[in-house]
Amino acid sequence: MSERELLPILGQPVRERSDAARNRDAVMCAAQRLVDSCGVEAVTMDAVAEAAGVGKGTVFRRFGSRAGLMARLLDESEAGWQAAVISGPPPLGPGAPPRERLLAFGRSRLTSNLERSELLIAASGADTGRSYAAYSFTATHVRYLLGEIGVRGDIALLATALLAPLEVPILRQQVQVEHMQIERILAGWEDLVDRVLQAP
Amino acid sequence: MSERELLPILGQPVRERSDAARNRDAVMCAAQRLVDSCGVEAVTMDAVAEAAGVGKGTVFRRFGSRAGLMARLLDESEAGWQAAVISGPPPLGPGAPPRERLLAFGRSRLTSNLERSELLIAASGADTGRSYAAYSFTATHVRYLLGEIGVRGDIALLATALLAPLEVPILRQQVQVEHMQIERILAGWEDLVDRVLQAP
DNA sequence: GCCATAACCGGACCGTAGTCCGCTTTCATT
DNA sequence: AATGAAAGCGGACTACGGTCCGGTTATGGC
Repeated sequence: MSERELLPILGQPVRERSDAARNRDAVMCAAQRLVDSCGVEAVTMDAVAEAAGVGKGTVFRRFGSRAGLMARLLDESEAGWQAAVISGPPPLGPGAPPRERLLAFGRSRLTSNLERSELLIAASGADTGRSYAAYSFTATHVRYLLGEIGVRGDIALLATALLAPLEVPILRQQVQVEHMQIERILAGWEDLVDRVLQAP
Repeated sequence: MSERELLPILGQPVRERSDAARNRDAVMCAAQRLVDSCGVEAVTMDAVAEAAGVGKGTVFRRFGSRAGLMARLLDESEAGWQAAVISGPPPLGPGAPPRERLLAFGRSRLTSNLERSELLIAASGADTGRSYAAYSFTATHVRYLLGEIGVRGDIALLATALLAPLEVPILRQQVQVEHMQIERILAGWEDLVDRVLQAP
């Protein structure tokens, strides 16, 4: 929550003003508190502003939109997950064979997407590019693993084919409407990986 | 637009009142006209109500929400597409071998999803179950084709794996952000089908 | 320490989705 | 045709996301 926002202007980074930083932290903390206590859906921007002790305009200036604010909250937990992928223990982190890492990735992504599904939905449509950054990381990682495994074909599209069934709307459909068990969905995804990996 | 809504109550269908039917048609026609002339995003519920010559409350009573109204508009074109799948000429319709039908299905679904992406996005979240009906049809059809082909495995999950990359948010990401060509996406999907079909 | 300036703040304001309730219309029954 | 009541109607009302602009404050240069 204490990250400094740097705006590169003609190569000269400009430090965020101190009052702006203070307000940003206050807003993020207040938003997190409200989300924890009331649930994502029930949190209004007016409530966040009041809880943070700032004006509504300040919240919108810093985060652009409700989706943008939620995306920022998401980043907090996303960062930890990304760290686990980049430098955590195997099989999710480096050290295990790429196929094992891919399977661990799917398992982890599926459960974490389901856990944070409300926040992910609320954050979708954030045009600030933050939300896209999170997706971009997973796509890059899966492409890298597919490359390491030596899969033939259009790597970018195969990565999308593996990531698409892990998207929140699809998981919610399976779990809440079709009442599928998580274990079954996971087994299906691993089966999909097997089919994608075996070259013709 | 002249469909009669039947509410089965204890087995006794109740006919929709004539003024309700008239207003429903007026609202659907007005909404379609506004969408055609202004684009989906610019259409407000107030504008629809005024163009239809009814009160706002009437629109919300009949369609539940903006998403519900858009889902109904979608149903109009969806019906034609479903008819083509069920009884149209091969390879999309019956008569061709199931693998050919599946490939034709993907091609058709991909292009139609992209064409109607604005309406699909506006209709998503319609809890009226109408939107789910459209998804359910495609899932059932793909499961049927996979069964005909004789694929081994969890048919329901394999169908989801094939349908997920055709969802609008993913296609938009590929086309608008990553600037992929439609032809490339389509080729990737057909490659995915090949990998899924070949049993180990 | 003082000043100029650019960034920031805040709350009044707007547009739109969705709700509510008293009034009206339809229609089955007689 | 008269009637009772259920279904429908409509527009005023609320809640929330998002914008705007006059006033305020931090900051870097002197």
